[in-house]
Amino acid sequence: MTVSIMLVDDHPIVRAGLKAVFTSFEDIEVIAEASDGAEALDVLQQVTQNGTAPDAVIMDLQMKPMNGIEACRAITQAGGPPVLVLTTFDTQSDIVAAVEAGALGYLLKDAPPQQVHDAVLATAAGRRTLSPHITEVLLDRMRTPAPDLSPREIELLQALATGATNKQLAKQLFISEATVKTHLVHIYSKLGVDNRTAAIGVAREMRLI
Amino acid sequence: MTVSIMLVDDHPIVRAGLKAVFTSFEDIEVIAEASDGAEALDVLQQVTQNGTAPDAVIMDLQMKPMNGIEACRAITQAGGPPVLVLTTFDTQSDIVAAVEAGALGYLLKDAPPQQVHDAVLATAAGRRTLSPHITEVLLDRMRTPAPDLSPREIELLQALATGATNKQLAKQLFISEATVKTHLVHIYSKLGVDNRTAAIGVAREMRLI
DNA sequence: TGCCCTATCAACCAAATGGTTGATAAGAGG
DNA sequence: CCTCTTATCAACCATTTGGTTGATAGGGCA
Repeated sequence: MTVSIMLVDDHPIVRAGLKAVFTSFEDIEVIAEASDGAEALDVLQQVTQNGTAPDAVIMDLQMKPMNGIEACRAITQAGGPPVLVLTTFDTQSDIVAAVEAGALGYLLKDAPPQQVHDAVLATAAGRRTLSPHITEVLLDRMRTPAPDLSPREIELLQALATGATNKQLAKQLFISEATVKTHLVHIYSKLGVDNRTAAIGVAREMRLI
Repeated sequence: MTVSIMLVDDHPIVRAGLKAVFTSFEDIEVIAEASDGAEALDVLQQVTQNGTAPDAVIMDLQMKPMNGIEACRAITQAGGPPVLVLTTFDTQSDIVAAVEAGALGYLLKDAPPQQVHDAVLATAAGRRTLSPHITEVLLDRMRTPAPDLSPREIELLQALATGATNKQLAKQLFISEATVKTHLVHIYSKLGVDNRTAAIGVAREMRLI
């Protein structure tokens, strides 16, 4: 019995690569494709109405106009097939966002074909698959407590990233310089850094801004 | 007559995809593969000694331990086959670095198969190929009064973006704090800003880092 | 040869930033 | 009711950063 899947990736080359890999294994069949999240939802609805819904969806993250996270959330909430995220990005925020959006598995694109094959079968069967590296990142996150910045702190961080001085931040946010400094101290301690530049770097990496 | 090429990419899936694409066109044949720059140089030397040197090399950039830029430079300087860079990254610094390293063409991985095919033939024939988007980025760079930072200044900027203090920058770059400050002042004036945070913002926007 | 650019370092001063303590007030939650 | 979080502000001090001036040295170019 073969497993039928749908590919969602904005790179034709990657889609061709996955198809080539699956063809060589012979127990996985690609029955649908899409090049972004919105198209994925359309196509999925069509094939589902035809009675040929895929057993799993392989989803990239970085796509325009609708990215993989949003598409994954939509599919999962609609009770669609299980989603295996296959991407190049391994930042904490990407991984966590994908898991929270309901992704069943998360694999990196540098994975060897055999591993991709196994992960697809696992996903179709409803089993979770996280590559070792991904698992490590998730454990790291649990070890270190969540960033959990307040809305006001995020606002300040956004303005901070534009290169504003404390005085300018005070004006922009209609507060005193003293308050700006207080917020900054809180942000630093929450992000585990000790200056504004590092804060921006960490915030960017965590996709907080 | 078929064109013979070598693939250098750390993702097995992408290599499979490229092979699948070229198989369908039938006038391009993949005769060698490597998964990073160092391996690429090894393999290239082997096949060249066998008298079966490829007509072109397709090279990814982000690879460990030796990246595509260094490999490209080595191949070009040794009078090897022409290199077509095929990558996901479109920052000014990547593009300029690749061109300076002697790459004949620069294509993004989201290019349609036909475009990849044409670019490979062009590269093998010694013609330059830049995808429209890449050309635009290069023109942008020429249009805007060239930030024109020195290599050392770029290096410093990269380290700066991680949130390092002047003292840490000095250690990382093996120079004194005084020198760090001198570089920073130059960077600020070239980018038209007056503090490190703004410098990073502008540099990011200009895709210098 | 002389000039400019890059890269390096030093000393000095003013301004910005970071760190601390302490305070007020509103709202959420046990 | 009490506590915690968030948001606001003040004063103080140490450290960092920014700005300036000046100096040395090598490479490239006219």
